[in-house]
Amino acid sequence: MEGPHTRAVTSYRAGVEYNVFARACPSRPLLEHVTGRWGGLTLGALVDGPLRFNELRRRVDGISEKMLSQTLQALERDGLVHRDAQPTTPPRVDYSLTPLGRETAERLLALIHLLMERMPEVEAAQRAYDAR
Amino acid sequence: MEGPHTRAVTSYRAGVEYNVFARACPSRPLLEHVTGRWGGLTLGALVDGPLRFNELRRRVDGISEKMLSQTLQALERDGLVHRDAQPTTPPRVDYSLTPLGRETAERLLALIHLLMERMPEVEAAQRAYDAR
DNA sequence: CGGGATCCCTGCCGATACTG
DNA sequence: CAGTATCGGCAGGGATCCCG
Repeated sequence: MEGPHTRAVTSYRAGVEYNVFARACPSRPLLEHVTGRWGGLTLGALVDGPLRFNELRRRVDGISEKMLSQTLQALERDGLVHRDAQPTTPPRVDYSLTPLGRETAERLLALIHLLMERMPEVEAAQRAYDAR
Repeated sequence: MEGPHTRAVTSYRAGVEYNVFARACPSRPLLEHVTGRWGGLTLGALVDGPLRFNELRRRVDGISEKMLSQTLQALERDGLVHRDAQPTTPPRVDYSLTPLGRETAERLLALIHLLMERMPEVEAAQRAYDAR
């Protein structure tokens, strides 16, 4: 665990060093919420502004009601998503990003954008690998 | 599917629009390799320089031989990791990042670094959520 | 519309054993 | 050392039903 970059993924708090590479690091669950199968896409879908439950569901193609619900709950608990429920009939619930959620989504989109741009390069690498 | 940010996660190639939010987008598997449970940590571990199989295994705490092997194969096929095998006895294999792998790892570390820094904020949000 | 509860199954992943 | 092969569990997640 040395070098300038690995130091960049550790941080001190109350005298305890947190290290993402360690199995027991408390940031692991958060990282999994953000980078998990649906977390990133859900955050990304909210970057353009608040959305309601079923709007979100249509944007994130392929997600089930249950998984969207679970994903949103986890992200809300982590303080990345704000949930605004109005007790009307029919109920109306708006989901939006918190400031931290927005910063997270932006870095995530920077990653996604890079991968999208380089897909031709990736597909070429895959063909070369498979040809062997 | 509108707005400046969603446009940022689509790209054109050969007249076809790729959209990460779509279930069938060919970049989904790539995204899952990179942001999956072990992909990101493996890429992150290689940022400081080449590592051998068991060095990598010790760095990425908790990964099994099987998962490290599978993860490296997927990342190699995607063109993010370079594998250099020397046919000596005992065998020596070095893993390193390709240029694209390095760019990817840097954006990933930017995300991880943000989350690490803000862990106190996240933990406070979790306590507030659980208190309800 | 916005979810919660339940059922069920797939496939992810860990453990173990073996090879060159 | 650097892996591959095989087995099995159990939990992630999809489908469905239901309610306010």
